[in-house]
Amino acid sequence: MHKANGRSRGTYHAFVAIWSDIPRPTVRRLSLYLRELERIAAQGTTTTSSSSMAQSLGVTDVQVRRDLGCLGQTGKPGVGYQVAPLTHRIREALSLNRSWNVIIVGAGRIGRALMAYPSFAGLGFKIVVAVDCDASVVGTTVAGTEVKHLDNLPSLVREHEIDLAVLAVPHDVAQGIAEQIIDAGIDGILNFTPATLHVPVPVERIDLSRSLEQLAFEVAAFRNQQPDQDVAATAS
Amino acid sequence: MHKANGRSRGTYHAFVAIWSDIPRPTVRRLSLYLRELERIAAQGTTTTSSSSMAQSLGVTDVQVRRDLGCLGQTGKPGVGYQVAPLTHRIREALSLNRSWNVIIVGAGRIGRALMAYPSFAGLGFKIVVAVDCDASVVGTTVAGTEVKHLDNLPSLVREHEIDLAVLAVPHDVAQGIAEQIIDAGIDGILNFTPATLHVPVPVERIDLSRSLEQLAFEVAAFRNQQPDQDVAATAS
DNA sequence: CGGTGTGAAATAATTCACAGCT
DNA sequence: AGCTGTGAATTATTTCACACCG
Repeated sequence: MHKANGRSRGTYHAFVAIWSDIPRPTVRRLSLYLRELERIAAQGTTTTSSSSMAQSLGVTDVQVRRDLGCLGQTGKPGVGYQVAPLTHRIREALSLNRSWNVIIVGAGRIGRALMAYPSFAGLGFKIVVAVDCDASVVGTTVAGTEVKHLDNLPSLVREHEIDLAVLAVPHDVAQGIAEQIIDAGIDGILNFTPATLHVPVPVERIDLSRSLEQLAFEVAAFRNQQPDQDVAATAS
Repeated sequence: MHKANGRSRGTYHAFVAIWSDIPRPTVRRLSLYLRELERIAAQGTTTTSSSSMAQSLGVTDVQVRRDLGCLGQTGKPGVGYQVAPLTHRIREALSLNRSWNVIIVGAGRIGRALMAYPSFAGLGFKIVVAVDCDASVVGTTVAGTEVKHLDNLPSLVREHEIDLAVLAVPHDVAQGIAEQIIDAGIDGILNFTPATLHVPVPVERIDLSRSLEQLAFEVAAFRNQQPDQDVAATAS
């Protein structure tokens, strides 16, 4: 297999050395910080502190400072963090300071729900088009996005400069379709199927059954821990 | 706080003391093992090995053995693992050897997609009912599951002995509705909203935007790492 | 051999403790 | 006072290396 996609990655202004230095758990939390910052910015707040954010997000203040420390100095002792520049800095670190074009592969119930999902647009993700191979959905339009036939994948990807694919197909065809996606030139997959994909690009997984199983485990453990007492867990 | 738990490890038959002893990352992988075991069982395979599973799931064989070791000895040197008893053992450890009743809270696009999601039933999760407060969906039926009004939450939970809730409501009402859910007696929440819930029960989060952001980060890092060479990552 | 299970070492992530800025 | 940033210690997780079993 070769990389079919010769997209030139020219001309970056700066920030490049950052990438290899952010621990995975930190990256996961950066998204949370971003959301919290946007929430308080919407309320007109212009400054915040590590402890305030920590409180809202259920982590420790040291952790917030450590994580933000990975992005370079941004806070002022005695004052805290400026919301606007910090927001910008996090978006930059997560590569959200650009637009990512997304294709939905598989327009079943989940695929169609995602096509209409409101929150993506504001975050730099643009759902450009969807594909399916079921004749009964090809040609329909969901929330302004058209469903094309799977066969058009390569030309659609080229034409719309699509970066990411959301894979929402039956799990027994997931690997095969994932390979088609890669060949078409896509650089990352958000995998909604329970299949483990063997592909040479980053894959992020959303596995509903697995999350439920995880939850079941935690609930069982929780029940065992606190056999009968009232819930009064708010005090730290 | 003191270590409140003086459980003497004397008398239990087996499982019971397990709970506190399984590392979080291991629990997450147990679901994967389970799925792989069920996959190969469906093909008639009755025995497997740590390296075979590792290969399929993209982890290391040592890790598989370590993880399975948490469940007590189950493998035989030179042979491997018996699929059936191992499957049973994992289901037991994850508390999947019982049925979990689930309510869908919020019958918007995502909620309705989940009501029809096929894979839950086989795993011990039963979607019993859904609720919403939008008059236009209350009273409808999706995939055999009825949508009731949110106000009926407490009686529904009691009546159907519901354990878990899937929260798929607009994020600005998420915290409030989560509290209603808890008051109604639910013991765990699968949170599809971007909100961080402050509740005294286990919460598992599925955050679409966050997963996309994570993916974007990885793709950007990946592109930077391998500017132009061919992908040949399959060789170990 | 081809496997498992597991101490011991290595690596990763979190928390503590405190120096220093405003 | 109130808050950030960070070495050092602690804790969690993964990997190595090898004993041992069929």
